[in-house]
Amino acid sequence: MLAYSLRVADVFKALADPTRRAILDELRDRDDQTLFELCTRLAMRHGLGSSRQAISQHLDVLEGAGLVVTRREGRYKFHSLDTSPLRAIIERWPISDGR
Amino acid sequence: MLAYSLRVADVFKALADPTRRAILDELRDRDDQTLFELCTRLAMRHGLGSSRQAISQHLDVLEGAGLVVTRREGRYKFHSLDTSPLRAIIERWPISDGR
DNA sequence: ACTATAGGCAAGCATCCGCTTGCCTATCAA
DNA sequence: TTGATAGGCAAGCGGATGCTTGCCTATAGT
Repeated sequence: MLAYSLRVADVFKALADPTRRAILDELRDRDDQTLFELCTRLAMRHGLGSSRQAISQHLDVLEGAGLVVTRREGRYKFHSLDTSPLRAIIERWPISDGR
Repeated sequence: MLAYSLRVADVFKALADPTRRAILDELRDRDDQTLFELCTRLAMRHGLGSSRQAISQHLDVLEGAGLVVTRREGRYKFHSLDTSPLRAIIERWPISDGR
């Protein structure tokens, strides 16, 4: 319960940065990407010029929030999107219908 | 379109702060609260010891993000919750069902 | 008119955060 | 074994941010 609450704060903090949101967009369009894949595709399709280290740190934050899950394979580390932590948001403040 | 994108960034930034999330919780439980009402109720029910000015600044951020709407009446300013900006979140990253 | 209440404005400060920089480890190919 | 590739660790810097402090405006009550 407490750990869950801490996790919730991490989710909101993770979503607060535009580069991290672009990473989530990129992973939504293509799953199982490595760090370098993400770097190049973010530069190509999202106009981001962030360095490898910057993206790596962002991925750490996203993974800590549970929004990104990873899978090791040799020297590669594949990253995928997990949107389930977002459920807490809409359950916390139910979205008023209409308008 | 551009203004909309800027608004989205404001929503995420607004949600990043725990005090602002507590304000949203409070407004979800009781609508049409004044600044002083919020201050006292946040202290009572959420254990927050923030000053009036701090809460006022948080309300400005929330209003700028469209998450809080206000209504003037004499020297009172009533604050209410508007969850509709949250819709953009779940539309952007559809929540995977199950587990 | 005077006082109290509800709220606003703006400067200063301490902390946090994203990014860079430099170096290191691990896996694979030649 | 040597070199190249994929990724990790950690210190430092500059800008953003939450909060305080002090003062100001406006509305309501007596």
